[in-house]
Amino acid sequence: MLTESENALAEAVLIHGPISRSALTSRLGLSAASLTRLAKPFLDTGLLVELDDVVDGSVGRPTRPLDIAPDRGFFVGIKITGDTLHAVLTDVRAALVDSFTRPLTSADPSSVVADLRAAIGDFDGDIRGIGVSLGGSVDDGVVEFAPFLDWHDVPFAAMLAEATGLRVTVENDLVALAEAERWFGMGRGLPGFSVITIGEGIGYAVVAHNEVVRTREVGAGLGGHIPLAANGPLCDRGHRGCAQAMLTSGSITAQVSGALRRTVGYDEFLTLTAGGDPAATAVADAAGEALGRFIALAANLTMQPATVLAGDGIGLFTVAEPAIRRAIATDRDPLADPIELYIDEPGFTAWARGAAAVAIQSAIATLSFGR
Amino acid sequence: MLTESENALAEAVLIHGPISRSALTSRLGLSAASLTRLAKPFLDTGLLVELDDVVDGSVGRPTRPLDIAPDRGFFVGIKITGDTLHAVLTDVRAALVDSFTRPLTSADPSSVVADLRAAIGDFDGDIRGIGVSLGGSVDDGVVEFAPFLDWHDVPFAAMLAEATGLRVTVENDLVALAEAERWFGMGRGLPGFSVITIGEGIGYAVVAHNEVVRTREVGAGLGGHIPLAANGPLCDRGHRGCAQAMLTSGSITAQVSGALRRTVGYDEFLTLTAGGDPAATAVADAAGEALGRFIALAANLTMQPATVLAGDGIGLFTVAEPAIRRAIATDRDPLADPIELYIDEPGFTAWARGAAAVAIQSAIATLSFGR
DNA sequence: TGGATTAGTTCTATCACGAAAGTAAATGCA
DNA sequence: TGCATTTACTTTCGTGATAGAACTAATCCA
Repeated sequence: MLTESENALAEAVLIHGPISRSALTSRLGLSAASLTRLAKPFLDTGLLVELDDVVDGSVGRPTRPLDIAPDRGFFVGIKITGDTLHAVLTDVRAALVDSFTRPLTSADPSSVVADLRAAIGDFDGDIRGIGVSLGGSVDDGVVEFAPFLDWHDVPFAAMLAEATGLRVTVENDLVALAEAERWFGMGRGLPGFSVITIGEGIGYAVVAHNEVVRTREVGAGLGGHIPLAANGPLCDRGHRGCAQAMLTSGSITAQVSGALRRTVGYDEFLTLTAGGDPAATAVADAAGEALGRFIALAANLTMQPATVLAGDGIGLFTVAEPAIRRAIATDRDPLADPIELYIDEPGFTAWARGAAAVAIQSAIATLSFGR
Repeated sequence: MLTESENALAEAVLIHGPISRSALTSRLGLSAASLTRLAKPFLDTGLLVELDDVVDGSVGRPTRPLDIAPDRGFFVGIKITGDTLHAVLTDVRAALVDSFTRPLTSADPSSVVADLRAAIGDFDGDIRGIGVSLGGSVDDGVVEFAPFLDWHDVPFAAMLAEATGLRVTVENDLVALAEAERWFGMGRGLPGFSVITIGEGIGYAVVAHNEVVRTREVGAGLGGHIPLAANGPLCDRGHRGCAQAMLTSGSITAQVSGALRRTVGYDEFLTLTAGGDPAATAVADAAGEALGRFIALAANLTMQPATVLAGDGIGLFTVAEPAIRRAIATDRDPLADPIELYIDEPGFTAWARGAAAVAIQSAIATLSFGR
């Protein structure tokens, strides 16, 4: 295990590297002498490397930045839904190397272990750790409850670790996504922000004081039923105009399909809206307004002006940005800091990268120098 | 200055005392040996005292609890509004000893300093520090902007410290209130909660990871215009059914006065509602529904199930509790943890105690043992 | 070419911490 | 009653993290 300062150093270099020792003194609140001392064992074991001197034209000795060694193996991140696994292979900074999606044989835990083991075996490279994320509540590697898989108290991390012989970290999908944004994504360097995902479902997470808020609520999938539009459609629980009803891809395609009297998928909805189809545009504008209101509410109530949007459905942002911005402007106090909006990539990779990110965090925290 | 551990010990005893060394080991994550060492200088200087042994009937040596010495002086907390000062004298745990309210001569900073100096002089006792809270943004004792006083970049802490010769802490009123709830109030021991105040205005603050969220937003008075009712009245900025329009005492009394065609004050509104007056009850129910929605939104979006209500207007809670609870039930996911609602006392003392609390925090953090 | 400036290292004193062993004061059982 | 047991706290001491001070290194600049 690392000391607190060693851990802070490894984390800072991983997130902000390449970075010089002198820049790290102010970031970590340590003396230059301590940085020399702390960096040494990392350089000896090869986890960190010194890059060439950087001469920036200013007076004084050039800096010799530290960085994470590029060849320290790979990490696997796997997001499990009810019937599918999305897997990515990443480097130590959670950058994508390889990825694929395949169906689960069944939702039975040991069957899922077998599917995941096979998936991991299909990646090439020196794998240092596995992260798994799923919708549900997770405590210390045990899946307490996962509604889409119908799991209760499944010690999944231990099961997969035994099957693969690798370090396994299991985490709630939204916590993992928020951790990935905080360390490697749009939220890097921000002390706090909120994360909103739209797609088949609605996801929500909060970071404050440089930490992801982990209450039992995260696993319960809150945020999905926040009321956003007074006249919107009903969701399956009878809420009018809630986030589920306004923003899930299923609800949006149902509205467009109903208006056009034929089945329209989400991609076609985006194409129709971009092409100016009136029915699709009306739905997109209503959804955009709801999303803008959601963003503004989250920023106002978390007091964090930064918001990260992610999920399969964020193609909506491209076709409804004016409506989104308009709703934000309406619901956001003009005296408040303007909302900083970060848009992640669509698709499943963001989710699986989240899983890889928690595996990387876990690997960093448990590093040792052979002591 | 104290070391981090010394500070944590003083804080833990202040908040949770009387508390034994052995109970502190788990709370602070330190060894018993360290607690002996850390407590010694506090006992020597008299800030902490040892109470008599507590024999609880269980096996083993009885505990010898530590507590804050009861005679370590008093603190003054003053909340300034646009034209009034509310002052309290408290003990070191922010418990009320004395209080009064008086008008400000003018909003001019030096005039306010003179008024506050006179007010402080009217308290009896050994005053160890002064806390001042006001609506606006404050940075390190400098009031950057206070709309009700029309102050810009006023170094108020330094001015009052010079005039009184005492340690002065100046803080935003909602941050101060949240700090008071966190250390001495309803939020004691909770890692996170939200604070909603209703009265002449609407206030909002958030605590997460055991810290008050301090962004520039707090000073700007957000939360006031959150949309809460689709069909409510308009606020002065044209938002229909926002928190201002639904919950401020001015808006509530205006609605009741309009319905009854005579001027009705807030206290009479409460009396009328308690007596079953239909017009007043309708307004109270609408306000209660809005407040319940506000509470549920805050809990959902901050992911903190605990909520503290405070402010002059919380008499509304007594007369509209069913409507509030109904709205919470509607907007809160049944799978989420139930919302824990804490109601503070009405009146200005909660605000002024907040100011005293930040003065106490500042005094604890800067204690020394004569080193 | 040498002074100024900034980056980083080495040496060393300090001090916070916990492990281990010891003391204190209760309960509980014979 | 007395002794074992349990829990609370203290004392002693070694370990290790830290920063200050003095140093070296590498650049810019006059």
